[in-house]
Amino acid sequence: MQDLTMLNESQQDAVKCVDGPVLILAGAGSGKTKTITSRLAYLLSLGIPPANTLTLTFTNKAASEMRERAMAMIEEHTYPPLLCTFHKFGLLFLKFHIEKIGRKNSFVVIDTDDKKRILKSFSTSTELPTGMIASEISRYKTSLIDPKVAWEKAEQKSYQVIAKIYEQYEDYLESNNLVDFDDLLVLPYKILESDDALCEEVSHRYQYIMVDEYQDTNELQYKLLRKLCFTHNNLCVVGDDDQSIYGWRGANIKNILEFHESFDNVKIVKLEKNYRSTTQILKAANDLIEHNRGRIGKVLESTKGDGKAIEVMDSHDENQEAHSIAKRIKKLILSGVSPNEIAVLYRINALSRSLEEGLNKEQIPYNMVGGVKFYERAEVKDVISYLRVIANPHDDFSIKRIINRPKRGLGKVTIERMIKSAYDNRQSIYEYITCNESAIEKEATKKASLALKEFVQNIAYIRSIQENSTYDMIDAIEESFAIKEYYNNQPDSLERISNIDEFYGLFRDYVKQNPQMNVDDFLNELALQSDQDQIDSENISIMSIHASKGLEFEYLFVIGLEEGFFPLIGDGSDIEEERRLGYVAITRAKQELTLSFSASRFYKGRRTELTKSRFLKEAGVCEGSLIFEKTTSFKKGDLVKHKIFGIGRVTEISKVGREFKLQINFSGTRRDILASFVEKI
DNA sequence: TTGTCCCATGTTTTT
DNA sequence: CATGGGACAA
Repeated sequence: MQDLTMLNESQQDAVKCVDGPVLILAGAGSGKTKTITSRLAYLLSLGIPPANTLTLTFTNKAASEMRERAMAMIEEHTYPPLLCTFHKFGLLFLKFHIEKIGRKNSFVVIDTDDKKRILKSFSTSTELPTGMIASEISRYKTSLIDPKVAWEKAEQKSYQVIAKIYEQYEDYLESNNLVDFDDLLVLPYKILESDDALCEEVSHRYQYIMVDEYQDTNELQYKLLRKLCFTHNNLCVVGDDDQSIYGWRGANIKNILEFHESFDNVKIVKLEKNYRSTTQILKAANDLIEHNRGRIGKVLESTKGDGKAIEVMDSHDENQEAHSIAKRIKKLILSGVSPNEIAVLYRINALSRSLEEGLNKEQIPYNMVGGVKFYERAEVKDVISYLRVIANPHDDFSIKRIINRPKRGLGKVTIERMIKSAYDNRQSIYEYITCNESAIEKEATKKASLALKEFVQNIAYIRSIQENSTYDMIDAIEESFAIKEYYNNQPDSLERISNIDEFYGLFRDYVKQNPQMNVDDFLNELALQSDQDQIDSENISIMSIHASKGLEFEYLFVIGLEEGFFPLIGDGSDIEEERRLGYVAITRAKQELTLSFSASRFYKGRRTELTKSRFLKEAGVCEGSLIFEKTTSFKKGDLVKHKIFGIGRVTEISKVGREFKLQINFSGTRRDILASFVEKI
C-alpha cells in the first residue's frame, strides 16, 4: 500500500477517494501535483493496472513533471500509466481510429501559424482580420457547430463570410489530410459519439481518469470526458476556480463551478493549506479574490508565518520603475539571494521592453519566458516543411511554404497558376511538376521551370536517401537546398542559423533514440511540443502572468498595476478574470512581494497618464483613493528637453491642480511649462 | 520577381 | 515605438 503519511489530512482524503466523481479544489501552493501523483501511485498500489488509468494535463511541462514525480513513487517494473496532454491523447486516439471516419492515419498536425496561413490564402477580399476568423472557426469547431449550421445561424454578413471560409477550411484540411489542434479533440469526440461500441470499450479501458487544471477545460473537453467515463464515472478533476485565466480562449469556468451538479454524488475535497507563501501575501490574495462573485469560495491558510509586508512601489514613468526594480534586484543578489529565486511579472508583454532596458543597464542577466517559440520560428518551420515534403511529397500545404524558399525566382503569379493547373488536373503540386514538364515550360519562365525541375529532383533524391538512412538525410537536405545559406544573408542570420543547427541536432537525436519511428511521427510529436520548459536556472526570470502559472519565486515583483493595464480594459475583457489573474500573480510569491505602479507609460506610440490599479486597494495593500497622487521626478537644476524650445534647466517647480509646472531656463529665456511636455535628459 | 517605403495597428497563449 | 502588410518602382 502506498505510503500516505507525507500528506496532510485533506490531501489524504483526496487520494483515498478512488471511486466516483471527485472534485479536488486545490488552492495555489496547496500541494496539488503532490496530491495527484500520490493518488495515481495509490491507485496502482490498490492493484489497478496502469493501463486502466488516464491522467490528462494541459501542457507538456505539467505532464512531464507529473510523470517524473509519479514514477519516483511507483514500483520500477510497473508498466507506465498513460499520462499526457489532452491533445496528445487525441493524437494517439486518432492514430488508431481516424480511419473510422474515412481518413487515413498518415495525417499531419498543423499549428496555429499554419492555420492562419491557410485562412489567409482563402480570404482574398475580406477585411476581417485572420486572427479573428481563426478564433471564430475554433469556437465553432469546439462547440461542434458545422459550417452549414454556422451559415444558417449567421445573422450578420461578416459571420456569413466566416461561415463560408470555415467550410472552405474544413474541406481543405480534409482533402490535404491535415488535422488542426481543435480536431485533436473534436474528431475523437465525433468518433466516440457515432460508435457506441467503441465508446464503451474505450470507457472500459480507462477505468480511472484524472484531469489537472480542470478550471481551464472547455465545453468540448468536458463532453469528451463524459464519453470517456460514462461507464463508471470514476473521474477525478483537480483545479482552482480562482485560477481560471484562460476564458478568452474558450475555457469554461462553469465546468468546475458546476461539476457537483453535472455528476451525481460528487465528493468535494478542498486543499486550503498553503505551503508556499507568507500570511501577508496570502491575505492580500484572499482579500483580492473575495471581490469576485462567481466562485466556489475558499480561504488559503499559510503555514509559513507572517512574513514581510507587501511593498507598493510607485514611479514617475516606466523607466524609473525599471531602474528601481533593477536596483532592488541587484541588492537582493548582492545580499546572497540566488537569481533564480527572483522574478518580475507583467500583464502585457509590451511592458517587458522598459524592464529589459533597466535590467541591462544594471547588467543583470535575465531569462525571458515566453516570446516566440522555438518550433514557431520561421527558419525552423521552413526546415519542418522540408521534412514534411520529404515524408509526403503530396503535402501541398508544406510545398507551398518552401517552393520559393530559398528564392528560386518563382513569383506569386507563377505559383498561383501552377497550383490552379495542378488542381484542375487533380494532382498534387509535386505530381504536377514531375509529370507536366512541358506544360510548366510554357507557363513559367525558363529560370523558374529549371528551378522547379531541380527542386523535385532534389526531393526525390533525398527520399531515396531516407529509405536507407533517416540520419544522413539532414546533410543531404542542407546540401541540396542550402537553407542555412539562405538565412546567412538575412537579418539575425547568426541566431537563425544556430536555430537551424539546433533543430538538425534535435532531429538526429530523435532518430537515434527512436529508430523505429518515422519522420511523420517525429513531425506530429513536434507540433504538440512547446519549449517553455527551458527556464534558465542561473538567471532571474521575467514573464507574463499567464506564463507564470504553476511557478513560484521567493522574491516577486509585479509591474504595471494601473487601471487600463492591470486590470486590462478592452473588449472581451472580464474584470473577474483580471482579478483571478491578479490572484495568480500574488500567489506566485513565497517570501517577498513588491507591487509596482507608474504614473505614466509610453504605450502604442504615446505617453498616457495613469491611475493606480483598483486591485491594490482590493488587496488591502494600498489605502486611499484610486486617483493617483502625482509625484514628479524633476528637481531644481535638472536638464530637460522640450520639443520646440530645446534644452533648458529647471529653475522652479510648482503644482497647478494635479499637474506640475516647471519654470525652465532655455538659454536665458525663462518659460513656464507643464512637466509632461518636457523630458529629462 | 523582388526590394523598399509608407501606413495602420496595437491583450493575455497552449496545443 | 516597432512591426507587418500592401502598394509601387526597378
